[in-house]
Amino acid sequence: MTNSRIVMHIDFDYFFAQIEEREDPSIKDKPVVVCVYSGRREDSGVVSTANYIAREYGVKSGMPITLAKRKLRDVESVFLPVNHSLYETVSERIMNTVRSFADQFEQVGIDEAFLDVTERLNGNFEKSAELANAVREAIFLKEGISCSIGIGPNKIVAKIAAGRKKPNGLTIVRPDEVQQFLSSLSVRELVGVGRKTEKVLHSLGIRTIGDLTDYKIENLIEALGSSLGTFLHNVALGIDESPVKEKAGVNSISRMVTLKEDTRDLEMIMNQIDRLTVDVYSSVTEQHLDFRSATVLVVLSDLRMRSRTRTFENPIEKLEVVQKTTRHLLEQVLEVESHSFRRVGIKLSNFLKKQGQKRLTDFDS
DNA sequence: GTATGCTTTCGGC
DNA sequence: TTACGGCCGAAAGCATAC
Repeated sequence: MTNSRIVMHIDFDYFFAQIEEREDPSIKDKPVVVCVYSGRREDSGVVSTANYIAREYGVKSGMPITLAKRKLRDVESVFLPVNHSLYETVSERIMNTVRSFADQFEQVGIDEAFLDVTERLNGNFEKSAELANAVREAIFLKEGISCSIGIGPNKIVAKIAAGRKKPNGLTIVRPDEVQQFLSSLSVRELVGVGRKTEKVLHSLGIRTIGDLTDYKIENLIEALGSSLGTFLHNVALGIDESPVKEKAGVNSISRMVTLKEDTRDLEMIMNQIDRLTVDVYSSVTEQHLDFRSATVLVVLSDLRMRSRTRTFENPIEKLEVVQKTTRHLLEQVLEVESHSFRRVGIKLSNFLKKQGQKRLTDFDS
């Protein structure tokens, strides 16, 4: 018995493609590639997910559909368009099953979740494998979907563990194994370490999480600031106190489309922007959210991305105000950018916090 | 100088 | 040889407040 938490991370295997296999089992022994078709021309678009047979041929998420077809040209394979509403429905049902196994539950995206199971295991790590297998069995019996599970004393370790053995894997990292487990991993594996932070760490001779343990916390803070420096120092020691907690709600809602062809024609683009604005505005309104910010997103002909945001002091209420704002933001992007536009999108964000939440501006100087 | 929040870009799925 | 979505939160960079 220890006083350590027991945290589980669940990751549904090749989720979209696995659901398609379940819908039509006759495709299971072939490569299955789930695609987002942009509609621009036949086969333009990218791969969303592929099953493991397709992955053996080098097919990966984010790859152009045409390239995936080339890799699979010699083998009978199945290309399907994404059916997002189906995946949402299945995800919701699985999440409800998973939630019933947790003291605390936190969904991450459509196919991942954290469970704090400390209490129901009385803090006994040795019983965690049994519980993990019970969860996997419940999901498989109810929904026919396999998943991979990682277990550790905190979220960071559980998440990394879940990625070690896939598909249908289980990886348990006991408290006394944490530092050994983390030490050889790249610092890049950690949430909080992006490209720039990785570069700073490399300049200090730090490449792995193990390398971090040789560094004094003061030096990490000096190089990276107190927040990130303290975080990394703790992680290297296997410490992560972030709780498993249901998220309050989304931070933003956005819609994006690929234009029929690259263009800088204001009216042509405005047409799409207006449609997207109505669409995203109704979605936000249906969810009874108040928002203060509107953003225009643009992908240029060379696939670089640009955006412009306007934030109001008070919630935006009228659709006409959003439309006027997004039109203006679009004109701004057109002005500063000479390339033509390939895709455009709208994002609404800065949702108002519900009453009773701690105020962010409580100074005591 | 450091903390905080906003804007823009990056990157995972 | 090229090829190329849609959504989200995280990361990075900057401005401002203390």
